[in-house]
Amino acid sequence: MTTITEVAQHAGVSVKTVSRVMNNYEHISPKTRDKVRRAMEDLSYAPSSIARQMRMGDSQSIGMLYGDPSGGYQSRLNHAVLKACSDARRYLAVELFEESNPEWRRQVEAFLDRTKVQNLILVPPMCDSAELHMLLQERGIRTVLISPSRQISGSSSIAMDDRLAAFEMTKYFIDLGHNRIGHICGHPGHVASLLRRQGYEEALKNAGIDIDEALILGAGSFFFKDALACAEKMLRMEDRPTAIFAANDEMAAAVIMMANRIGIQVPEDLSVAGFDNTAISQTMWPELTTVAQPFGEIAREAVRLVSDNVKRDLSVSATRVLPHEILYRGSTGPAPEN
Amino acid sequence: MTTITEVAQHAGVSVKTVSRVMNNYEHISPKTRDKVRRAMEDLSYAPSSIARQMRMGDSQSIGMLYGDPSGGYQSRLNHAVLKACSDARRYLAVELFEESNPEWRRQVEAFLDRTKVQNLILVPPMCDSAELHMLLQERGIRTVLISPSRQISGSSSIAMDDRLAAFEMTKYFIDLGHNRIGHICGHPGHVASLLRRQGYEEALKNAGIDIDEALILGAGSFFFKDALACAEKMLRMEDRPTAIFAANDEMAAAVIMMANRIGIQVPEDLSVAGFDNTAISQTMWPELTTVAQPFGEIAREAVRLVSDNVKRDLSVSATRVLPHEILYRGSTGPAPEN
DNA sequence: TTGTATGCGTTATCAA
DNA sequence: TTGATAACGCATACAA
Repeated sequence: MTTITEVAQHAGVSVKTVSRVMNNYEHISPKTRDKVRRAMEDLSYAPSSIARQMRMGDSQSIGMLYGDPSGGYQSRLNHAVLKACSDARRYLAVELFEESNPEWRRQVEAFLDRTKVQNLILVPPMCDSAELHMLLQERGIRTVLISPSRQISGSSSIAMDDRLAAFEMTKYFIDLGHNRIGHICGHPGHVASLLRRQGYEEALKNAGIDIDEALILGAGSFFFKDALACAEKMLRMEDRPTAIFAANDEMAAAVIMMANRIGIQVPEDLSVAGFDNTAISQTMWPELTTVAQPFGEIAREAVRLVSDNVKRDLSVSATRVLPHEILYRGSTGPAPEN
Repeated sequence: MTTITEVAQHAGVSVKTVSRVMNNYEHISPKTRDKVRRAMEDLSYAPSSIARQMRMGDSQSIGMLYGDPSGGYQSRLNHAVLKACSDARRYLAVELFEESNPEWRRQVEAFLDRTKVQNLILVPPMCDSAELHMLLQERGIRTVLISPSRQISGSSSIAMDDRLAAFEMTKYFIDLGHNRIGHICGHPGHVASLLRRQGYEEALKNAGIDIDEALILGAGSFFFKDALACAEKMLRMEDRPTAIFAANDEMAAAVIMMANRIGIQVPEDLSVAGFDNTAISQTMWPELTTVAQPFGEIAREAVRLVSDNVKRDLSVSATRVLPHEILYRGSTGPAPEN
């Protein structure tokens, strides 16, 4: 293993100078800088993060509080962040967080003490807990939020354009000839539910289709189980929709499952689309047309922002919106002739 | 933060003595030991793992190589290990591993260099790669294997009893009055497929039911997609089975999906059971009867074995078998009258 | 603009 | 059985 001392000797300078180059110090002559850079390359030098942490006192690890991993969204996001950290050569310390647990404060504090992380990535629904933010602010922990329901002053956040994606998906249905299009809303507490519904409604309005409140049902959550009842209700309607756009993949799966049970063919009699592109969208048949969350990009950006956080002015909070993609698969097709 | 020096002063001994007590040194008088222990308690001293790593050169982190996380099994296992490490206050460094990637050697070596981990947890299918084990052995990396297809000398392993679980599940079908019971096998390269099939066949023999080779189909993988064809073939048989036991949940999901499409009622006309208790088993309707892998216990045991590894004699390799549970849910019922 | 010397908290060497 | 002191690799106060 190469050390800073060896680099210094190889470059014919002092260790301090090497340190300066590594940390992008201001006052340094270009000549010395190049010399040092070359020496680092020659010796394929990599600074020891351990020693650095030792000296600096704080951990360089990134922390993440994550929720119930049984949901496909959490699961994909966790893996994406794990991979992004790995690629960025950063450690990730994770802790399961349940706000329903009355001990959560103590748990989070223990996590912080143990890991000494200064930077946290927060995903839904944790990123919307006011109490959690208070606690973190008290302790001076910086946070990066993924798809929060509202901005938190001092925290950067990353999101996709839920409204636009829902608009596009609905428009796709309309272009296929559908005009009775149902929507199953997700958890009312999360802004994504609202935005997706807005996108859906705007697309209808835009096409001159009247909004039929009977075709908009709220499951009260993002869960498969809760969506089953909505699906049954909608599919047993006298004049049932020819297409249903669910606010996430698990709920779309519930629609397909119910349609199959009732004997409605997908996509011949009914088109179904979801949102998120989680695992379940490909473990059904036909496969689900859905909106692909840019999980990889979101995670990479989060890690990048965490790294920037150190230098960033905390009074400013940036928000990045990342592009999504619509995946056209087998669960959608032209509206039935009638 | 309390340091070792403060503890030494408080106890009236040298730092080295405190260090000795912490690391359970042999030659130390019980009196001094107690004195130091008390001092550590009084000051609620916790040794700095950073400084320790700095001194020792190696990382205390546990490493894990994981495969394609889109499968429910990998996903659950990853989370379980993450949680177990967190509970045991150990860091986990993870890396995505794909043996199909021709660069995998370099990738693993880079991971090892970067993280300096000495202990690795290996899950299927990585735990069965002879080449990977060679590489790790060369570098002196100790491993703990989860559900490997074969033992590796010097590595501990943890597994559940696949054969027994499959036996029990099949017996459950028989007790429900089924006598035409189909089986969909998983990836032939993994021993779990074989064991599950053996358990299935033994239960049949045990009940005096002849084994009908036509009712045993191999999907060639553990994937939903590949199981669809098997399911269709089996369900379109003239004398189709009244129950199907699939070697994992995703394949069971394919059976249910296909049954619904064909118009076969589950569980009235057809009982279906899976294996693993992954997320998909509860995002279908009816919910899937399945074998619950003891993910949590497996992960905890793995972390425990990794911690023991340091002291363990590497010429001995232990294997732990952990108890499973069968979850009876809505997808199974009595055999149809007829 | 650059270099020297010191310390972060721990373990190891060697001597007592 | 114990203790003084040197390392581990890096960053910084201070000096030049």
